[in-house]
Amino acid sequence: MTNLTICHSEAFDAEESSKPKTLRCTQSDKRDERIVLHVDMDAFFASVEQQTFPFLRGKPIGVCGDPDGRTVIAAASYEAKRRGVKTAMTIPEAKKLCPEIVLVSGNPAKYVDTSTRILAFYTTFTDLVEVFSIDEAFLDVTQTAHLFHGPEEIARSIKAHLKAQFGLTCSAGIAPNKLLAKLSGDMHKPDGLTIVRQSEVAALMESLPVQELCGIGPKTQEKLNRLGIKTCGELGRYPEKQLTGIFGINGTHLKRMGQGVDESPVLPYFHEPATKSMGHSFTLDKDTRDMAEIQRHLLQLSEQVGRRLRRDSFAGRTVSLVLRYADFSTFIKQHSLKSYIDDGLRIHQVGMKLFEELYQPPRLVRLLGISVSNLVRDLKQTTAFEDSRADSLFETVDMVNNKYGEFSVARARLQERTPGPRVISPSWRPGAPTPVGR
DNA sequence: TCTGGGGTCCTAGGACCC
DNA sequence: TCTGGGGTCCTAGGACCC
Repeated sequence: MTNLTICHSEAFDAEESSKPKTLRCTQSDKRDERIVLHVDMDAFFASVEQQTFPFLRGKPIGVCGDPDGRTVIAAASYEAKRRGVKTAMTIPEAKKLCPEIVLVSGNPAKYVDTSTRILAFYTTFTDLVEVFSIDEAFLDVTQTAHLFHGPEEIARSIKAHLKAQFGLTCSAGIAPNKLLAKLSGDMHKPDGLTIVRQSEVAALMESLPVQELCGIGPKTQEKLNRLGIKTCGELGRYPEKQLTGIFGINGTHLKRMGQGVDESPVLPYFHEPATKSMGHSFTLDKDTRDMAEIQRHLLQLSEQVGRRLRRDSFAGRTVSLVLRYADFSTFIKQHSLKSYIDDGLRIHQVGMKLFEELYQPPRLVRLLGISVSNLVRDLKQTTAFEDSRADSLFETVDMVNNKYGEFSVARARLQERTPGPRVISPSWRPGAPTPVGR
């Protein structure tokens, strides 16, 4: 059971004595005691594939990008995880640990569709559903838990529904805030349900290693360890002044995290902060210094970015170029324009200029990326938008490509474009268009 | 067959303006 | 007759998340 107490409020009854007696949740009256539910799908991409293809069930599988290209494990089934296969692992590494692993090329549209339907189900419990990634969400059920026999019952309903409807399992955490909900959800995987009550927080944090917290990565862990801080208990007691001296304004935040305090609200997906940038990057199948090939990749990336901007009525005025060399050293160069653009060809022009300024021949290029930031929405009618007589052409081309698939109509230079599906980024969010294959 | 892809936020230094 | 000082924008780089 949870610490959720259902009781009569005397004052409430006295005030509304003519109405039927109503059960009230004492917690919803206390502003600082929220009930946040975190749901994390177990091995999401891999589980979806195992559901679609029954012969994959019970087998160690790894979902990845184009197996012919340079790719990594995007998701491993629990059978593979038990052998040590992890997300972001290279294929040779995974095969070394688990020679019989079945590699499956990812199917983004399928994951987006499943995720969207799962999200829709979450909203039957509360409006306050925050999408954290394609397979994770926070639900603030402070005001609605009493309608469903408490948060634990909500979690059980979700688990039962996902199992029955999609054949998927998930891990859920219930806690007074997002930080702790995510932490508790991660504690028992797969198919777990963990509840952390406010009264248990101090004891839980006392011996918890700092790196278990979402937001403390390897670098921050190392810095904290050097200060003699290994556990959240130690972090929570550390003098704030010293933390801010080292981490800036983040120091205050870190101390509070150590104490298990997190006041950040669950932001429903329909109130998400506006998109700040849109971009694509691509690791070449083989390192190159062939300028024609580089130019073609940059054009393809620029066209993809332009199309996404237009699809969501965005335009941007800062173009960034990402260049990774064969030795993995990575450089970014950006340039801001006076006017806003959403045209792949213009993005490409700026990107090429940046590339020429940045590139040190004869180094071999491994990855190229293009992104556009400083975005605004619905700017077509204003003077700040770069005049483009090609607009009606774009509309037509976009329409055809929406109907018949990406690059059905494309510039002649892109006839040789790189084919093959790429696995979806887990950072996908609803509202964002489905990432497209290349 | 070493090391994907898509994002956000923060910092720090320099330019520029009033 | 040494060195003002804020605010904002721009760029590069780094950390973190999934």
